[in-house]
Order: sequence, then C-alpha cells, then structure tokens
Amino acid sequence: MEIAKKYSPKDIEDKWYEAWINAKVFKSTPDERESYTIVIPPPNVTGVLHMGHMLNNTIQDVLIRRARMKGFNACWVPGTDHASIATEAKVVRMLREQGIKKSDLSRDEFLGHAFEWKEKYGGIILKQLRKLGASCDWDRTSFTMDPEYSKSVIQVFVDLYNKGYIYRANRMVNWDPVAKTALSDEEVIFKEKDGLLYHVRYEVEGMEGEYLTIATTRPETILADTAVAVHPDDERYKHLHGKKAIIPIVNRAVPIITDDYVEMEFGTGALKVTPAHDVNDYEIGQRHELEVIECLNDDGTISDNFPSYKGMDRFKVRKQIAKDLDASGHLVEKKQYKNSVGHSERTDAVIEPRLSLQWWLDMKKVSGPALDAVNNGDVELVPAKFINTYRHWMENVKDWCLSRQLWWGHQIPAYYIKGTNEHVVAESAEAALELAKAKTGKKSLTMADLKQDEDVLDTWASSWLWPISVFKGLTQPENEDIKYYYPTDVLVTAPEILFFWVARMIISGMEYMGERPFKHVYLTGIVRDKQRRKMSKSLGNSPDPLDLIAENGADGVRFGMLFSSPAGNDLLFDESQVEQGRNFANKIWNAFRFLKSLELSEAEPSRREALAIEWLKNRVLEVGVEIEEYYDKFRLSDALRSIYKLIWDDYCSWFLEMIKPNYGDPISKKVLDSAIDIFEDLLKILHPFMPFLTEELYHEVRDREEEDFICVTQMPDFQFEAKSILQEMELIKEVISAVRNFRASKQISPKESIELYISTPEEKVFETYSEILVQLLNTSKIEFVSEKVSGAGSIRVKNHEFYIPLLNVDVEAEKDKILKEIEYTEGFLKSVMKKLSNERFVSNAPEKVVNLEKKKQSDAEEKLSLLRKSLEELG
RNA sequence: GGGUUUGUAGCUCAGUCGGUUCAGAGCAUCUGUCUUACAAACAGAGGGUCGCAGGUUCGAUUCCUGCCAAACCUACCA
Repeated sequence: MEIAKKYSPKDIEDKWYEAWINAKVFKSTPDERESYTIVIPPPNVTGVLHMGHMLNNTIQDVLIRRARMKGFNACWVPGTDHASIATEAKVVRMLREQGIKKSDLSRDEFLGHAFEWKEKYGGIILKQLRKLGASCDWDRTSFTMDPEYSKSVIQVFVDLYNKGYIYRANRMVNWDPVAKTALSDEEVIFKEKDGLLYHVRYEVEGMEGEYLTIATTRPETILADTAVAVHPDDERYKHLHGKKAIIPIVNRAVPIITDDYVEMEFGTGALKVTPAHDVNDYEIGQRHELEVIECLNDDGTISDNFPSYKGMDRFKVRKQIAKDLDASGHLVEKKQYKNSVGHSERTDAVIEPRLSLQWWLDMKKVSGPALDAVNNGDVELVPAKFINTYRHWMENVKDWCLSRQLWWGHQIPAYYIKGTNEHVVAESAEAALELAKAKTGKKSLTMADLKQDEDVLDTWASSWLWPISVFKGLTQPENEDIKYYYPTDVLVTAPEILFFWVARMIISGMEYMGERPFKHVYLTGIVRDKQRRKMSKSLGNSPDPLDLIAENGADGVRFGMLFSSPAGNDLLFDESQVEQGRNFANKIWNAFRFLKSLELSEAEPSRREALAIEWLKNRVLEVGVEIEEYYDKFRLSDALRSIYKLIWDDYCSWFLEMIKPNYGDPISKKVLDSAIDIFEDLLKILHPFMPFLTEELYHEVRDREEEDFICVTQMPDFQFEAKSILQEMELIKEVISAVRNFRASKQISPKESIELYISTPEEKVFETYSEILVQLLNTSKIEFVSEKVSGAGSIRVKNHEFYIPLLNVDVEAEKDKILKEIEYTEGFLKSVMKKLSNERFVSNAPEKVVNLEKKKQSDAEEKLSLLRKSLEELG
C-alpha cells in the first residue's frame, strides 16, 4: 500500500478521538491503583476557546496522559463555571435584542431564560477541547450550578455563617453601575487614565472674600460634600480651623476639619470630603461623624435630590458642573492629571465607591491554614517565585464581599422575617421557618412571613469549592470518589487568578477537608503575540485556535504551544512554532514510512547494525531519565525539547542512517524489529505531547487491534547506567562531522568516495566502529597509519589525526590551518600555565581542580607536539 | 509609593552549590545539496566583552553592593 508522503492530521485526529471516547479510555473510577487527579479550571459557561485555554489545557493533558502511562489511575475532571456577572450580562443582552427587558421579568422567568440559554450555548468550549485532544473523563463534567453542587455552596455559606465568619454590614463597596452590583476588590482593575485635577474655591462662611481652594478629580461629587479637610499642622489653613466653608452650587455650609490623612503637598492641601462616594472620605467621615449625603443613583446618574442635574450621567455632570463652577467664578484652574481609576473586571465600567449593605466573609478567620500550607510547602507553587506574592496577599487579606445584586447564581440563603429586623440563615426555606419561629418565639409564623435575600453569591464563592464539590465531597462526605481523588495532584491555571480562586480553594480545602486541595499549582504564563502584546479579542491579534488546529493539526498546535513556554514565563506565541510542530510530525511520519518501505532478509545483524542498536537503546535510556527529571520539575518544554532531539537527531539523523541498507538491498528482519521496538518506545515518550500522531503510528507500524491504544500502554522503564558505547559513539559522531566538514570545504560531493587514514592511540575503538564510518562517510578504504600520509589533507579531533588523500593538496592552506591550531593551543596552554604557576591557586584551589588544570596542560602539550610534527612533515 | 522577578547569540530560553568538556540549545541567518523516508528535508558555517560599574576571591557569567532597563503584583494619594 502506498503511504502518503506527508502526514495529514485531519483524517486522523477525529478518528482517534472518537475511538478513545467509544472505548472509554479516559473514564476513571476508583480502584487499587494510585490516583492522579486534575480538576480543570472551569471556563465560563459563556466562554469560547482562546489561546490561553489552549496553553492551559494542553499542559493539563500532557500531565494527565503521562500519568496514565505511568500506571496511575488518571482522572481529569472537566466542567464549567456559571460566571454570574458575565453570563447574566449576556442573557440580558440577548433578551434585550428580543425586546424583553429584565425589569419586566420575574426572577423565575429570568432564570428560565438563562437556563435555556445555558443549555443552548453554554459549554461550547468543552466541545472545542475535544479537538485539542483533551483526555477528560467527560462523564464527570460538572457545572457550578448543578443541583448538588449548588447544595454544597449553600451548605458552606450556612456553615460559615453559623461559625460566625459571615456577617452583613453596610460598607463602602466597589459598585459596578453598569451591572448594578457590588464587586470584590479582586474584580476591580486599576488603569492609568489621563484626567483633570480641578482646583475649586469654596468661600469661608462669615469671612467674605476669604476662600479655601480644594483639588479634586471628581467635581460632580461636590453635591455630596459634607466637609473640607486640611492637615492639622498646615500653617496656611490654621486660621480656618473650626470655621465652615460654603459649597458652591448647592450653597451648603460644611465644617472645615483637620485630619492627618490629608497630604499638605498634594494639590492645594485642602480636600473636599464626600463620605458617600469615596472610600477614604468615608473613613474620614466616620472619624469625624460627618453627615453622609448621596448624590448618585445605582446606575451612576445624579439622584433626584439635585433637581438641576437629576438623571444626568456622572461623566456628563462632571463637565457640566465644571462649566457651572467656572461661570460662577469658583473654578480656579484645571490641570492635566494622571491617576489610576478602578474598572469592573467584567463590564469595564468605571467603579463607583458606594455605600451599601452586603454580606461579608471575615477572611482573617479562615485564611491561616491556607497561608501555612503554602509557606511550609504542603502546596507547592510552580514556579516558586509566586510564593511571595501569595504570602503578601494572605497576610493582608481583606474581608470578602460575597453578595452580588444579580439573579444568575446561588441565591443567598438568608431569610428576613417580615415586621422585624431579624433574619435567619438556613439551607432551606423550611429550615429557615423553624429557625425563625425559634428566634421570634412566634409559632404562628408561616412561609409568607419570610422573604429570602434577593442577592446571589459571588461566582468565586462557588468555584472555591471546585476540587471538593466535583466529587460531592460536601454533600456526601464519605463517598468513594472524594476519598480516592482528593487531594488532587496538580492545578494548572493562570497567575491572574491566584487570589480570586487558587488561594480561596486552598482556604476552603483546609476548612472543609482539613487538607490541601492539590499538591502542586502550575502557574502558566500569559499568551502574547510576537510583540509581547497580550492576545486579546479587541486587539485582534489572537489566532482562532480551531483554525490553527484545522490547518496544522492539534498535535502541531500542542507542540507549538509547549515548545517554548517554561512554567511561569509568558508564552510568545508564534505560528512558526506551530509549523515546527507540523514539520516534526511530518519527520516522524517519514521515519515511519522508511521503516515500512524496507524489504526484509533473514540475515543476522552486522556489527554496524548491532552497534547502532546498542547505542540507540542506551541513548533512549539516558534521555528518558533526563525527561523524567524535567517532568518532576514541571519543565514540560524542556522535556519536549529533549524528545524532539532524541527523535530527530539521534533516531532519524544518526540511527536510521547507520542501519540504512544500500539502495535496493533488504534489511535484516531482526534489525528492523529492533528499530521498530525503539520507534514504539519513542512514540510512547512523545504521546503525551502529540497524542494523535503517536496513536496512529502505533497502530500502523505494527498490526494492532483498534482498542490496543498507545494512550493506555505503559511508558518504557528508564534504568540508565553510563556505558562506554555512549562516549565512544560521541567521538565517532564528532569525527564524522569533522570529515563531512572537510568534504564540504573541499567541495567533495557526497557521492564521491574517499579514503581515510587514521593515526590514533586508540586504534581499537576506530576498528570497532569502522563499519559505521564507512556507512556514513562513503569511504572506500580505512587504514591505520603512524606517519603522515602525503598528498592528503589532514584534520584532527582531540588527539586523533585523519588524512584524506586529495588530487590537489594546497600545502600552504594546510600549513595555515595547522598554524592557526597551534596558535590557539599555545594561547590555551599559556592560560593554563599561568594558573598553575600561581602559587596561591595551587595551594588554595581544591586538588581536583588543580589536577584538571594539569591534565589540560598535558593534553595541550601532546596536541602541540602532534601539530608541530604535522607541520614539519609538510616541509 | 511598597514588593517580587528578570536582564546570557537576531529571537525564545537553558546553564553556573565560583574552577575541565563553560559560554550552550532550538528557531532565524548564511553556504552547499532535489543524496534512493523526509526540500515541511539533508550536510556544514558564522554569531555573545553572559545589562553597566564596583567589591569579595588565587579565580566571577555564577556571590555581594550600587546603577540602568524591563515585567509583574500591590496600594486610597484627592
């Protein structure tokens, strides 16, 4: 049968993925083997595959496939996150397009639409992951709003509440006026923005003509000012202490207060205080018991209390008020000013600090064990440099705002008792009713007297349970799965969500399982383009992963992603790397084609063939050990690089050339069998990185049943001990390169055979390998000599000298070459001698080092005499 | 502002508990070759005062200090 000249992934990849799924090879159930577990960082249910996912999931797949082949019971749990804000926003937009307003719907109606949307469009990303070859146990696919998962989220909330860790309080929160919800600190992204710093003067009450000038970036909040603050030691303003200032526009008199928070050097040294709309002002307000006036609605427009501006958007009002202040002579100046402004992670809206009543988790109460777990290495971060960041965050952790003013999510299980200020927290309405009866002493209470909190929980307050709840560890605490799979082995995720998610999973793991949720956290880099720009939709610099796969095959893309991305380093994605992967696949394909093309003979292996096989076997062991070490350190790109070179250089460039029969000749069946055995080992080693190609070839290179999959075979055992053949072959390879180089420089065609004369103290070695030299150098004759051969060019490798007869020997060029070598060696010897004649070196340096220098000396001297002799012989 | 990390060939990165084989790899570049598995290939070659300046040492790319540059995290500077 004719085998295609080029590897064509598209015919092959879908075929094997289907075969794997049908045979359920990725399915895992607890058994007597040791488990190796990875839980996928659940992508947003709204998500589509982007390059970041590709990197992330390729890494997970490599780790899980390798574990499977190392004899572990490997389990990779896939799933999606309900992503409350992002999904709700998407559903609201979809409804709006259909002419439906969210405000016209009841909660249940809205959720009905949302679930419908989720069923229809959600989880596309999981289907896309199959194209990548992800070997997930799809039967375990989880969703953070699955009924049982939800139950565990509520269970945890109730438990934390009962422990006194969760409380409800009116505080400054990060308000997203577009999504109309509170956000946690982690959901706020600060961006440098060019803005204006307005200097505005306020008249001092009772002192006509006396003004106090403040500086602000937000003149619109003037409406809600309730004080002006100066530093207590500021001489400029001492005469104003205790007076009042009149706020322009609203003409309200507010106290002039003193507070250390004010920096004298900044702006004018006077600060307008707006407790309702600024975090610091709020704190100042608390210290001075200031009135709190709100001027903004939850959507960022001016409230009805200020009729002349009511309903205007905060940014429009800023300009309008600046104009009005200018008109009334209160605006002193406007300065260009750069400051960092908080934006919503999900909607990109400018965050409005706002006072509101929310649920909070007291992080200090729960974070201790999680900090220890990382500090003492129980949870290992890879690369380790992230430990400091983690520690810093954990040591300064702030309370977590848990509630979100949304519908899509887990509704907070708090129930308010009508006609009272009381509430109860319980896992169900029925339980809540009982609690309420007990609390109020009123047995007559009914469901109608309870009203559940309208808000839902922050998404991360459900995904922080992921490694536990995908195994139902909270709802069925003693079940087989949780006992078997928890703790998981490695979490692969992006450093961006170290606090959002990783830290919180460790917290919940320690709190609810009393044990780390994972042993290792592999933090990937960010995928950037060649110019180091982050890949993003808005920049349009991100290739579509599915297109890439279609063009180059999943194996090629996987190779491209991992070939140059050490843990923790950003990945500068370049399609040429994917091409390199595609080329590599093709190279292997062609090696396979070669193996299949040979005619067979019954001959015994020649010495050349036997040596080649023996050498390669040892080489595979040597590199295999190296690869194992890389895996242990999660250095996947180094592991891949080693495999790449092992296959391309050692197997293809050297080994196959060594055993290649003369054109038209058959090959010994025994030799081919060995070559195929080793080829299969190489396929296994490569399989985690390039699963499709290796599966295909594993089935093609020898006849196999379809279900005899490479992905569930065991890795070869790498028991390596250094053997002399490895060193000797290195020397032979070096000689071969040197002779090829010589041929190239003399423009001798590879077709033209040459004679090779060798002058060496180790004739035996060259005698042994002579057949390999003949094969790879196209020599017609190899002879050992002790004298120079006349009419020949010469080359030297270490202390071996080689002569190759030439028709025209350029004696002068030969001399030049030797002179240059002499010059270099003399210089080298001189530097060695300088060291050795240094009294302090000889007496201080370790004996080993001194001996090495002495060896360098004798080697160099030997080489010099060899060179000088050659020079003499040339005349 | 605070903290962390990084600076080695054109690019992406290894490496050094200070001392042969230490200045490396892959890609890119250049030169030959359509050599009978593979031109998506083969055979070769060139390329770096290891960011800069000091210090410690017999010896520093490797340790220390300072400087310069970059990246990331973090912070309320109106």
